[in-house]
Amino acid sequence: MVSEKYAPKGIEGKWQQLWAEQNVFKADEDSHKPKYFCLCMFPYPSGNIHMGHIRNYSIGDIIARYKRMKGFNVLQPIGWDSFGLPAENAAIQRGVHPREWTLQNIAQMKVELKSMGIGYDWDREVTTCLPEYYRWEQKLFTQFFEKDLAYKKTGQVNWCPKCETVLANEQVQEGACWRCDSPVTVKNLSQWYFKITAYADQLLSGHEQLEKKWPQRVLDMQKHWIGESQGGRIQFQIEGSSEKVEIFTTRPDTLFGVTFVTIAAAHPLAAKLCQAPQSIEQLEKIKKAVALRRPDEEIKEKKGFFTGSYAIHPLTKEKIPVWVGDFVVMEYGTGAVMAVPAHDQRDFEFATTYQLPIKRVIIPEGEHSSEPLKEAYTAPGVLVASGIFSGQDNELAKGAILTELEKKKLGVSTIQYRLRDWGVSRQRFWGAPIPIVYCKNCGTVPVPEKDLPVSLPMDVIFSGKQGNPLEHHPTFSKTQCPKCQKPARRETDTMDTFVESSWYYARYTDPHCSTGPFSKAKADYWLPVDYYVGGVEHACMHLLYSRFFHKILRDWGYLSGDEPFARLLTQGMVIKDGAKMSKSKGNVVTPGSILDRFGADTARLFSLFAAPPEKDLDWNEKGVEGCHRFLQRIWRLFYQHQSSLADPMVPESEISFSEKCLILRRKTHWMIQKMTDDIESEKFNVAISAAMELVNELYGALADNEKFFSSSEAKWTLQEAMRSLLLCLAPFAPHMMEELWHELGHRTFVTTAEWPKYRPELLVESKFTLVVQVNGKVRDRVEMAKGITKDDVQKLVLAMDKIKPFIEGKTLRQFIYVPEKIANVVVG
RNA sequence: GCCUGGAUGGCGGAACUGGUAGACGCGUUGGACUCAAAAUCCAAUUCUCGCAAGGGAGUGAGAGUUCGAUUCUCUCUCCAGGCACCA
Repeated sequence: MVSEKYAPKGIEGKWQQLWAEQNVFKADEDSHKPKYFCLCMFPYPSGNIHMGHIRNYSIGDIIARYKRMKGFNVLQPIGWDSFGLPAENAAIQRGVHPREWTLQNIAQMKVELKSMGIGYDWDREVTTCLPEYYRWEQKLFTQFFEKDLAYKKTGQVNWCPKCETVLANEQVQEGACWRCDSPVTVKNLSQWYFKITAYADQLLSGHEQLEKKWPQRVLDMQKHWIGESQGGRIQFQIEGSSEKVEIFTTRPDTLFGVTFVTIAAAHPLAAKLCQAPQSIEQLEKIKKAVALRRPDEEIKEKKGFFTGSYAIHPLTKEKIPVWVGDFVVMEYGTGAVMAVPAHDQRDFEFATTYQLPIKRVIIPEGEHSSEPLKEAYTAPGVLVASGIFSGQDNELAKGAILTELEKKKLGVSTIQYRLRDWGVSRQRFWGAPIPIVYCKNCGTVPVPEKDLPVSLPMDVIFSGKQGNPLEHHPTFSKTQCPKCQKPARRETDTMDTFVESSWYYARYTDPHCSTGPFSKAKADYWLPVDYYVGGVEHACMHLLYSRFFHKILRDWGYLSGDEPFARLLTQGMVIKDGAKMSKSKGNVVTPGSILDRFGADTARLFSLFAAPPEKDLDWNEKGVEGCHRFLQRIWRLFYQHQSSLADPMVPESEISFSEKCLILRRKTHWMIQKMTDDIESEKFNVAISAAMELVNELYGALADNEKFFSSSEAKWTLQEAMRSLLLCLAPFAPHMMEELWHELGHRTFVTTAEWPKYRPELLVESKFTLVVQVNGKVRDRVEMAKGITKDDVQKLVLAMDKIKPFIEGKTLRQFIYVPEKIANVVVG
């Protein structure tokens, strides 16, 4: 017997326990069913589950549960992205070791997460801060090193001179240190990089198979982030020196219009050319200004100075002055550009400011203009004053000029990417140690696999000052060279936390593997991830790094396939009162309070109903109540008709259904169709509304006649409706549906039941409503029999009482009929 | 600044390939039940003019294409996410 009141508390715990006892969510590889790997981006264990998590994991669980009911062998794992800054901050502030703080948070969040009833295979839990995980990451790092895909170069970091420590961008607030408020400076440090640019072309071409399966906006963002430009690298000899300057240009066709060369202040050549005290001063000024702004920020007034040196034009051999300019950045191309003021707006502005010559080499076809330019001419045209290339179309000249330069070994045709190599060094404690040893004799030596993991020590002092605590640890950095056994220094930098999240999805396929990151057989069975859910803020970094890792792991034989995530859903944020939930705004709603008051089913239902998944969701208490009410309405319907629902069903063929029951049955099958389609197309909010409509319809039948469901045909109709409703809502509110399913007499889980099928023949209607318009404005609606011809419709429409006044005395110009939808009378 | 999205009633949102704008939920109003309240059930609810019948306007703003535009094109405004050391 069902209790009168819907009391989620008792129900939810009970079913969660039963699911766990019977291993409902345990995934294994020896199933005859097709596999389905459903994954949500794993959480950072900050301490508490927040509404964003609830939403993320509810979305993932809908898919996982739906696919299970559709007959798939589903894997849905969970883990912890548990290295990172907050743990280290907690260590500084509270004197607790980051490991302890993190593991405590995990334990707490696990309890909260479990109370949501998400169908995780908890046996596959992965925690990235534990040595059994990061030892394999360290192994991969040594492979990056050996295959020349990890290298060291100088990189810039934010530096607080007072704390003597490196600051993350987040820790720099308006140019000052977040802890001591001192002005932040830029410091050059030797850092480790992964050569992601070597895979730039594959990361771009891989988009082909993600088309239509990933949101277009994510593909667009990645495409621009990678930023492919076709062009050439051209060498300019420095006059009276053996030095050369190599420039990158997308406009080799304008080579004859070069009137100066501009190099970045950070370019190695700049320091060499600027020896005079005055030049050095100017150079330092520009360096500082460039370091403090974003690379692509527009500069109102471009600044620069002449270095005093000249370059030799590769084809004309003219003398070209070399300038330093603040609009040239070292991060892109070669850090040097050939300036063509006549055909590039930035160069034009610079030339105007410093009164440098402007030489026009492209004119529109058929023109002979010699008027001075008011702005750069960037449209297509024909080359002039360009030696043997004069008269050529400028697009064709691009290739021709590069070919000429290639012949003379002064240039080469290339593709330049905006994407930069991935800096993975962090001067922090709470990360996976980079497994490298520096030996005076042997140089840079990777730690051999037998010595891995390089573990983080427990006896560490966190002062928040003087940089990475690992550097000051008494023994960590003191080691022996793995090659010559002589005393050597261990690398104290740790890895960017994005490295852990770049391969965790693959670890889930074999989470306890102790002979490698994972076994190939298991990875090949489960990968790719069929459905990946997470925030859109990861579009360019995490999602690009993971794709890079996947291709690396493929090339090294760890797994097969080109892409890690076959389908992607980027969900929006949870906001409250129009703003992101945050402690400082005081608008945080904790999941705990919602679970206490309404239960997990309501929380899950609301987070899917209130907004489409990809949009931001405004948390609204009243809306939560509405969803709770909806569940109560189902419960009450069930409670009030328990005896009817318990009656054994006679075969459908023995019943003749009244018109009213047929309408209800149509609604039931309409709901199944609608929910199936809407879940497939990720419109969960609309799917839920279909279930609400069916419930409304059932209540409507009772409003006309309290005893409506007492006839045998109506009982049959109600049973069909309720059974369908429980099945369709099982992924959304699994605990309650499980309870009612059990009450219907089932002794197996609704969670593992088969997803219902709708019957198309029950959806067919004989009539339709025709919308009648005059000149595109709706004037009337009328019921018509299906299959009516256009001529018959026209006759009927023109004779309609509400239509006549609008067409009287006017000429019929057109009669448009969209079958079974609309008729538009066009008069004039 | 650059890249990428978004904007629909009082609110969250719906609308198939260009074809009834506002499904569903919240809120509000009215009714039923009740001694009363809560809960529940039913009904109405884009704005505006009108006693009504009915008319007019309407999907961020402005233009355009079309018999017909929330949907397609152009221009603009505002908001959000990302910008490489938050994850």
